[in-house]
Amino acid sequence: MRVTIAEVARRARVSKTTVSRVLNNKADVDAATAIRVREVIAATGYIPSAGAVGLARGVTRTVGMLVPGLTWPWMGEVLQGVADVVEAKGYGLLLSTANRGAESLEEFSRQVSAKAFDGLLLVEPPDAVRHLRVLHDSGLPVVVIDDRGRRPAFPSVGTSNREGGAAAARHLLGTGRTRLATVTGPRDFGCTTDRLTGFRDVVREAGLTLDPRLIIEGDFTSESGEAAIRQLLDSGPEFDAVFAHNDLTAAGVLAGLRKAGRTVPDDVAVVGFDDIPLAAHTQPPLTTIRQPLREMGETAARQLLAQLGGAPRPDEPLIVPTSLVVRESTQDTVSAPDSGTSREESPR
Amino acid sequence: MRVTIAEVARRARVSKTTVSRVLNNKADVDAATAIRVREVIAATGYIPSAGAVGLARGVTRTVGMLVPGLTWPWMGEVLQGVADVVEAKGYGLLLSTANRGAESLEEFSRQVSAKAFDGLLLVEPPDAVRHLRVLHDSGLPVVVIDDRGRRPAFPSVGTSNREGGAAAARHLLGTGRTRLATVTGPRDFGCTTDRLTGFRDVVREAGLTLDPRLIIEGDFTSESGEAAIRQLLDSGPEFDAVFAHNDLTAAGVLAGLRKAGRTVPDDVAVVGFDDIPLAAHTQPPLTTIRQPLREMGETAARQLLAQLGGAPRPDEPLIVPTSLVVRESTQDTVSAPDSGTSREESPR
DNA sequence: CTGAAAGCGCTTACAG
DNA sequence: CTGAAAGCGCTTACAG
Repeated sequence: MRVTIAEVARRARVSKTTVSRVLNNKADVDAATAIRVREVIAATGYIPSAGAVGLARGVTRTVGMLVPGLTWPWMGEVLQGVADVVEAKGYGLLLSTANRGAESLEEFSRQVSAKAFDGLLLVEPPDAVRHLRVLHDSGLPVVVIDDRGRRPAFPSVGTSNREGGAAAARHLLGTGRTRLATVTGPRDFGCTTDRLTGFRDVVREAGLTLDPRLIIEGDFTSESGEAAIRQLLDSGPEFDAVFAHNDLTAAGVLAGLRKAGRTVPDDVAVVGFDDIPLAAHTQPPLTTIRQPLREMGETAARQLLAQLGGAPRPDEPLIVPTSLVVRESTQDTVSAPDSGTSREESPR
Repeated sequence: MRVTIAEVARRARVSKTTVSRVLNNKADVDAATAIRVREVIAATGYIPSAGAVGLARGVTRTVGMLVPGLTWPWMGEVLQGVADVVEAKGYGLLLSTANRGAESLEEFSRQVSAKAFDGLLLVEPPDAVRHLRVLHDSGLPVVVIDDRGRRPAFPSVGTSNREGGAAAARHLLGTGRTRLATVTGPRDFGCTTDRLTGFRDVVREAGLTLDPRLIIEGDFTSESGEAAIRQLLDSGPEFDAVFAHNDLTAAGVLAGLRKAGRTVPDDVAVVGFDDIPLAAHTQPPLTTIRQPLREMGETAARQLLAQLGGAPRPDEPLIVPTSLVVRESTQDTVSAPDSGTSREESPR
């Protein structure tokens, strides 16, 4: 049925060894022989069996990718970035989900042990820490795409969370706001700390202080954003701007302000983080700190493939910078450029 | 380094054959022997090499999935549905993208020929028709997840586009609207035809007619929605409701109406299609026809695995029904239930 | 420049 | 109940 290397060898009247040689572009093959073999390959449409090649060579030319879930609004961009470079290099992408908790991690560990792939991309390791040891011990090359900004034991790629927070503050101060509120992500996330630190530093440099009563902990859901606004409006001090640590939260902030009769950006300016598709469609459209998700995916994949090629592991996280995307939630339409959206790169 | 079946056999003082037998739970193994082998397996942490098993058995326990792109707002749900059932059955998921056009399709065809997976899930085959022949000829089991509603040559799963359109019309008529406008998807998409047909049928049954001047062709982008509204407002007849063929278009419709000073839902009611995450965050939140993306992914994966298990191919497309999700874009908040969102299954 | 043979790590008749 | 041997489809020393 399926044409094998043996069949090609037979038809070309050479040995399998020779076919293998032309397949892999080794030198030391007579030109005429090579041509003959290639003709047979073309005529039969022969493609080497990935499994057999893998077994013989000890590699699979496949990279695994473990993600906490596929329905997160920013996952698509990361995946696309990864897929682009992985495919360009002729590698396969084996995707796994960790959304059934321990069970899926165990299942996944089996795949690792079964040597189903050569290297691994990890997105935001949930509580996989224990399982990660197995990976490390097995010598599997790993790169983590770390939304949380922690510094893990593996090579990682992240974004400039701190600088992103700083850019949000600079922008808000630049539009004349002075009483800045923040709805953070979960406290124990590294990215929350970083975004808050960058934000606070800029505010301080401007000679202002961040009122602690205006810093509310959220959980990255829009509900937490809306709840934060209710709380602030009920019992907090006045504020004229809100920095939400992600766009979903910012959407909740917008909803909360609207229900309370505050207008955006006139009464309150709002800045989000991420720049998910939603951000352009909120009312008003959301100014946000763009997280370069696709580039992060690309960078991680490139780094992993480099390691597979023998490159050394970097000992510092790879940082892909954020950028500020200005929309109407922080400034009036009339003062904005014709497109209604402008984008400026973060310094450095 | 890596522990192999030979090593396990040696330690358990049996042949590789016997180890293989207990691995695969064959009968005819002495109980005591089996226990001994299992102990060695547990002690060594032995996991059979996926590649070797695949080569010997001729199957990979991996399914391929080819998608047009990963950044579409609804792709995550489909992927998650697929991943859930595929992983539960112990299969791997090899993901490929077709967003580099012919090049990626060729690369993909190689994977097919290389027998890198046992079966294939296809999302919305772009213009892969020609390449599909290769798949068919190779006897590879294929299931297509067909957003376009065409009836392809392969087993497929789709949604009830026609009934979805009908539900939109029923809902709009039920809220007292009579001059219904539509912004469709591209004309040559099967789903566009189906959604329009279902919509029109209900309108006719109600004794009304669909004014052809109120049917604008869009292209599933929010820009096309906004442009359609401009056109309608400029030169079209009056209307009090808009059915957009997807949520992105509906978001554009909302923006267009807002800019023109029309209020939603008071002046105009708006219904979308899909129920992507965005839909709950537009202003006002969008009533929409929910497409059961996750269930579609699950259904497709289940069907494919069934075929791998020898089940016959269904000759009719598998249909997962839409449902109506009512939010504020078609009715006043005050008349809505406390949640602000209600959902009703489509009849049948 | 070329080929026979061993090996990658399993499974599966076949024989006992 | 168990094992030796062949086979899956390649690659890679090794020898010529």
